[in-house]
Amino acid sequence: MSKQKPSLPKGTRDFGPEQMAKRNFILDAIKEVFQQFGFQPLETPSMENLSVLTGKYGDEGDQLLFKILNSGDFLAKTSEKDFQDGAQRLLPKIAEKGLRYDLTVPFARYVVMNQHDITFPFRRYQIQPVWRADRPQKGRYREFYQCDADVVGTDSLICEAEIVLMIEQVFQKLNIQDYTIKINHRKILQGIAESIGAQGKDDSPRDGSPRESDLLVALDKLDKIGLDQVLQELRDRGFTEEALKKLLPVFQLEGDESSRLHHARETLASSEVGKQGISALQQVFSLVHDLGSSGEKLAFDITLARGLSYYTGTIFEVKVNNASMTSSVSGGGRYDNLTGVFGMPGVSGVGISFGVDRLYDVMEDLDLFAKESLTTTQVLLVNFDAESEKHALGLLSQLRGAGLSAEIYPEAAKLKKQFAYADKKGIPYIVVVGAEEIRTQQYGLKDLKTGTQEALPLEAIIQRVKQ
RNA sequence: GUGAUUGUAGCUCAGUCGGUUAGAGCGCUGGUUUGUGGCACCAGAGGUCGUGGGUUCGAGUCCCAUCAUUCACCCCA
Repeated sequence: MSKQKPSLPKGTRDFGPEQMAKRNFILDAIKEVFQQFGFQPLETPSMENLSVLTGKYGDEGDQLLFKILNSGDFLAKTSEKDFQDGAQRLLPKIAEKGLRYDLTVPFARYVVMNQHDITFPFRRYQIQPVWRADRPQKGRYREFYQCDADVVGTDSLICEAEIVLMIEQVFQKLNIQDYTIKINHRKILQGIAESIGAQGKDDSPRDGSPRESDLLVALDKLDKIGLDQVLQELRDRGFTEEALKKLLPVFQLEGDESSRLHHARETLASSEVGKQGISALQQVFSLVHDLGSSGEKLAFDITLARGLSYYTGTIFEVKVNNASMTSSVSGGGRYDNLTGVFGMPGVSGVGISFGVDRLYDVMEDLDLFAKESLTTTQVLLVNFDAESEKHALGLLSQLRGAGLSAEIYPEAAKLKKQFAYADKKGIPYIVVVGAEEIRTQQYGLKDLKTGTQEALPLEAIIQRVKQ
């Protein structure tokens, strides 16, 4: 007899029937839109070889990977020396697999492994859980679902524009109205970095001069900590006052989207990459309009950076404005060379990822779920005694045969209990099958909502429940 | 990894200055009704006060440790 209390690993959750109904509502909306835009489903294993996962998400990301201990004697290949060398060195000898961290890298692996069978441009969507070993907090879980749609094998900006359309349509289906699709371009950020002298490449050794990533990390916090603190952080990271002065106009863009893009172009006039980025965004805006969207949710945000290092072109992030949750519910962007690390260069891709769990939290917060989304049994057959049960079983299969979802109370419990069961489970109709009903073939159909009950033959009951 | 926060019934929580038998609401079980749910009324079950140590005549309450939780930072969906 163990008296231990059961518990769940940190950052994981159960989803009961009620939550599943709501989650499926979100999932179905996303899936429908993905399919409508011609994306095809893909699933990959929960675990990948660590060689596939490590090094793709930066140092921080590697730390957040869940590693899977080798089966059997996982110490078999280790020596005393390995332990002394520390965790870093020991790890590859005791773990060769890990849980997937996102869906994009496994997708890249899939593309490379199946490159000869895939017809490009390839559109796939993928809805599966991913795992991250960071500390859970509001809107952050260790196991959560991502819903990704990516197009690989083309660098057409139509794909970017379609992503905007898909976001709009998903949010429309979910009835989320007050949201913003922030958009920016990595080349714009690169242009800014160049013009203020943050030339250091992220993979080059630190030499004291500020890197592009230093700029991005600080810039990304603007709406969170404000301009002054961003500038301070940049100073701390080694930017000169002169550089900050050059940066200032970037924060002072005004007007509508097209005039802000225009101003940004002037500010970045000295940078060729910067201008390329601006042009790309201008085209995306134009294509969004061509696709029939007003683009009113789309906002050019020059401070949007996004962490994942593999983005190289357009980047997106979606936030719901009137929700208590401030973190993004969706994000994505273009990556030029994701498959390059797996030996397949020159494949450009662009993708979007919806965070179902955060969408769920936001919708719960804004009370956007329909009241009666719970799917349940339509008819409960009451169980009186052996004779009633035998007869009711026949009725049960006829009800099911007629396309209704029906169940019989599995034991001859007190009627009070059986009715309370139906009530709690939200079953709208009860059919009472007692001796009298069996004799007359007229069964008592009770509508639990109105409380009325009438004697009807089976055919009539089926009609009534079906309405 | 850093800084806070909270652990009391199945759930949400109260518990005063340390005081003798630890409470409420909801839920659960039974009854008012042996062929009828919700509503109402009545009754009942349910606690090692996270765990371990300490202070004290006396600890749910104070101190230390530990585990867990939640939130924030970092980073991210």
